[in-house]
Amino acid sequence: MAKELTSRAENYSQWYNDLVIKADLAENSAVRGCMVIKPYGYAIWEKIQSILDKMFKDTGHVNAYFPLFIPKSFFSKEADHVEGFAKECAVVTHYRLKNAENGNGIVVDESAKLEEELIVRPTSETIIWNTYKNWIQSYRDLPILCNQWANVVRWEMRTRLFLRTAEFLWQEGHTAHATKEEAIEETNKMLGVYADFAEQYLAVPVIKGRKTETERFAGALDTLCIEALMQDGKALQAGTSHFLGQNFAKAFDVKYASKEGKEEFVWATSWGVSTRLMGALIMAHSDDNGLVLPPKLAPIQVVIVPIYKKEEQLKAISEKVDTIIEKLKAKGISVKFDDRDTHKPGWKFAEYELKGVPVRIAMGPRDLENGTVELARRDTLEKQSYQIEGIDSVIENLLKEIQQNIYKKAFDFRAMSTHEVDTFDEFKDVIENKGGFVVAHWDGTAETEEKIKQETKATIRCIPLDNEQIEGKCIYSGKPSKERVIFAKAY
RNA sequence: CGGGGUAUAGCGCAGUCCGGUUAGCGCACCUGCUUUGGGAGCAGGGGGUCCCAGGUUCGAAUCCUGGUACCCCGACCA
Repeated sequence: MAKELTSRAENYSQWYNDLVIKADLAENSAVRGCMVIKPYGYAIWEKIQSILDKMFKDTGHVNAYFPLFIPKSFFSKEADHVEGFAKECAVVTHYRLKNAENGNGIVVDESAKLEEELIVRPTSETIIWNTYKNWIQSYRDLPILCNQWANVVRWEMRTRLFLRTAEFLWQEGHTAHATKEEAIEETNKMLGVYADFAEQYLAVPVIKGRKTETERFAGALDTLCIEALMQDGKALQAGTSHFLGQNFAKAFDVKYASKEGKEEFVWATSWGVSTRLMGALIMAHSDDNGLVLPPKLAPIQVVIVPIYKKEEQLKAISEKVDTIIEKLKAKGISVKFDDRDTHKPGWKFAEYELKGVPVRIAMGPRDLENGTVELARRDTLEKQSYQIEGIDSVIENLLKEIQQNIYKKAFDFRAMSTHEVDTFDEFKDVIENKGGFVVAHWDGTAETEEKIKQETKATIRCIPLDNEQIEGKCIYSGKPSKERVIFAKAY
C-alpha cells in the first residue's frame, strides 16, 4: 500500500488526494467543487466539533442559527466586505421550476423570478448583524457571544478535498461588545482557543500571528490567524479571528445606549475554523502507509484483530478480547473488535493503518498460549508483546505518548523547516528549494509584499504576535524594518 | 477567465495515429477448494450507452463536425 500510494502520486497534492480517498474520508461529489464527507471522515469532524463546541461554551459562548440565504442588499452594505466576496458567490434568482413546453425535462420558470436575489452565504456577518440590530438597544444587552455551526458556499475557481471546496462546513463566532477593548480581548481569546485546539488535539503546532493589511479579512480592522506548516513545506491558514471594529455596526446601524445615556456603535468580532482543519490533520501527520490520527481525535482509538484458523480459536480469542474491551471502555477508550471472517489479518492491518487508528491489538494462537497480545502503534509502526494483565493501563499510557509524539514530530519538522534569511537571493533560494517558513525583515509596505509575491509566489503568512522587536533591513527594498515576519508558499 | 490535457466495466488504464475477429488488461466483485502472525494462491465466472449528437463508410471506440463534462497549471481564495 505504501508503494501504491506513492508510486501513483506524481506530487504531494496527488498523494494527498489519494490518501483522502483511500482512507475513506471524502470524495468528489457530482456537484462541481463540492465534496461528500464519508462516514469515517465525518466521525473525525464530529470529534473536532464536539471538542471545539465545549471550548466555546467554556469561554461563555452559546450556539444559534441564522439563514442560509442573504438578501443581496444586505451583502452590499459594507464596502470592503462586498469587494472581498462578490466574485465567489452563488446567487438564487428564481424559486420555481416547471415542465418544459417542448416536453424536454424541467426548466426554470421565468415568471418565478425573485424580486431581490438571494446570496447563498459565503460567511454570515451581514445577516447576523442585520439580526443583531434588533437584539441590541442598551449596554445591558451586551455582550452577545454567539456561534453557529453551518455550511457556507464560496464559488472557488479551483478546489481540493477539505482544503478548498465550494461548500464547506465550519463554525463562525459573531460577537458584539460595548467597548473596543472588550472586542479586542475577545479576538485574542478566541485565537488562543484555536491555537490550543490545534496543538493539544490536532497535534499540529501553529504560529499565532497577525495578517498584513492585504491578507486581512474583508471588512476587518485586524485579522489574527494560526498558521501551520505542512509536510511539503507549504503553509496552511488553519483558523482566523477578526476584530471588525465598528464597520458592521455602522453598516447595519447597530447602536446601544451606554450607561451615560449616549448612543454608541457596537464593537464586533468574528472567528471561524472549517473542515480545512481536516486537511491540516491529514497533511501534517500522514505517511506513505496512510493517515496518522492523534488519539484524541481518532474515532477508533484501538482496533483488535484476531488471528485464527478454526472457529474454536476465534471463540477463545473473543472471550479474552471481551474482558480487554470492557477494561478499555471503562477508561473511556474507544475500541473496535474486527472479527469479520471476510478479510484476512494482513488485510486488516493495512486497512487500519491506512485509516490512522493509533493502536492495534493482534491476538492469535501464540498469544492464547502465552497470555499475551501484540500491540502495534501507528505513529512509529513498532510492535511489541504485552501480558494481557494490565494491558488497559499500558494502552492508556501509549495513547498519551502517541499524542505527544505526533505533536513533537510535527514540531521538530517545523523547527527544521524554518529558516532565517537576510538577503533576497537567500530568500528565493530557500523558497524555491527548501520550502517551509522563511523568517525575514520586511519594510511594512504592501508594494514590497506584492512584489515578493509576484517574484517568488511566497506571501507573508503572518506577523507573529509575540514577535521580538529587532531592527533590520527589508530583504527586498533594503529599507529599515523593526521586526521579522513569516513568509511561505501557502495553500 | 487564459494555457494544456482527458473521457473505454465500480476504480486505474491499454487500444484511437494507420477503421476490419466476440473491445482487452490490472485491481475490485461472485463461486469453489486450499489458506489466515503484514493487503493469500489456484481454477472458474459476472459486469460495457467505448461522454453526447450528427456525419463519412459495406463496416466507427478509432476518421470528420458540433456539443458536454472532468482534471492539471495560472489568476482568485479559509
